[in-house]
Amino acid sequence: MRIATWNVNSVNARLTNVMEWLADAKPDVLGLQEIKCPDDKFPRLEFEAAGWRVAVHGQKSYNGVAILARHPIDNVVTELAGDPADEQARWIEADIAGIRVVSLYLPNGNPAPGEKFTYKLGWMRRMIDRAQELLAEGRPLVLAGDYNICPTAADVYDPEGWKADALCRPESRALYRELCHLGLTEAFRALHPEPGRYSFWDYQGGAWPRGEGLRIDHLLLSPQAADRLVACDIDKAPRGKDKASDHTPVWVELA
Amino acid sequence: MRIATWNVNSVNARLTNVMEWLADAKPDVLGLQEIKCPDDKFPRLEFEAAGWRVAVHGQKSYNGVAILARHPIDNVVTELAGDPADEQARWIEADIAGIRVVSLYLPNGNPAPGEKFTYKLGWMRRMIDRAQELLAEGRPLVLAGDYNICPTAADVYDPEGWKADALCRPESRALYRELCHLGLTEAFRALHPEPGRYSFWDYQGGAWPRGEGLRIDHLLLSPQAADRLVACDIDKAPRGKDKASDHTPVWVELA
DNA sequence: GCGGTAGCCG
DNA sequence: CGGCTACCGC
Repeated sequence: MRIATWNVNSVNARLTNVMEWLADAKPDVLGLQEIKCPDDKFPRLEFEAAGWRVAVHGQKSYNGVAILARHPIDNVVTELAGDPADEQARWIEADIAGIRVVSLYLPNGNPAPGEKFTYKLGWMRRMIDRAQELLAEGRPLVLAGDYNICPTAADVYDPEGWKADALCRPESRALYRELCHLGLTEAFRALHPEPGRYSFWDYQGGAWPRGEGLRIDHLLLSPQAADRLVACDIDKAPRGKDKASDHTPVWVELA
Repeated sequence: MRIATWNVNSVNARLTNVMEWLADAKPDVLGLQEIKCPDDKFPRLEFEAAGWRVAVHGQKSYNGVAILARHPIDNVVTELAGDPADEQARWIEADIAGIRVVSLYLPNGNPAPGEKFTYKLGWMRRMIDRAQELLAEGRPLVLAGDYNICPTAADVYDPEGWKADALCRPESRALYRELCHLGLTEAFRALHPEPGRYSFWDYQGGAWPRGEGLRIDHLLLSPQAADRLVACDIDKAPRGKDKASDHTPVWVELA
């Protein structure tokens, strides 16, 4: 069972790249983030024609998450509880082949401090609450997405330069650790101790050719999922293609 | 000596298509219209690297004309006399291999009647004056460009539907005939009596797949050029390519 | 830099 | 519909 996550930075602009990657990498599930379209503009028919089940929580222009799966998708939840005023489409959960899968797009939070950083921290607090509920169910759970957090200095090409950024600030990292300490295992780091492995390279300033990346896309596993973890990796190939997203897919293999 | 004209609808958006057509069709001269960029944004180096001499009269966002040539380009004139207040870049003339070549972008004139239609008719009056001067020189002259005029009903897919349009109105056609009657030969019609041959198909409403076109791109020849006319045609191929301009090239072969 | 948006234009 | 101008977000 292979579950992947990819911030595609517009699913419509990236449709060819996503289709190619699905055909090559053959995941069972792909969580998408930043689809940047409302539900009715999501290329559902194209994915369904290629054999994918689709669950979408879209929004015009910004944000938007979705799940593609080879297996049926059940019990879809498209809101992160805790703030009825929150209009941003950043969360979708569903049951797929006995696993609770979440595709999430955690707020960026810049500039920090500020209103957006406050929103980020509040959103993380709500996520912690929801993760606790889901963990209490005792089932396999995979929280996959763009966390907009570099967990440690090993996940940033220039830790000094980035230490004031909302992706690296101690408040962000502390809440991320609090989340993990609920009993979640971050799959990539559990299997790969080496620093300098990234999942995002900014479009600006030639970050990709310079190798200046960040590791902000993660898969967090409940104990019942972590017990089945056999592999996890970052597939850098899509970032080097034409018309690439600024993020590249990360995937886990569960036995 | 092959001289062509092409409204490219942004030379930068069309660079690949233009380069391909130059390599395939091998004209000696190409007049471009609607380059939609100021001189310093014109892809001069790319054309020069491919062996082309370049003369440009650009403008930000709208209009803009240019001439590419295999031979040296001399005595460039970039204004159409008669209205010092006219800021629109629609005219460029130059000597190339003994021929006076003009690349022109005649105003569209819609909606008619109105300010824009008045500007169109005034511009045509100025063009007639300049053509008379150039004809008086007694040299080969080629006035190539987007005339935004369908000379007759044979040049419109739906003459009834278009009769009130600035491209077909009697005032536009009368001034066009006045221009021709100075002693200019419209090359395509001189060699091709058949109706239904077009050089433009609107992006909107699927005009290209429906075959709903207009013939508005013309090459007018002085007697000294017309005497050398051996062929003229419309090359529809570029209109069918990916990222096509809404116009397609028209060319003449002079002995 | 590269996505999205809107309005202007032909 | 597909260029352009702009701005917004990351």
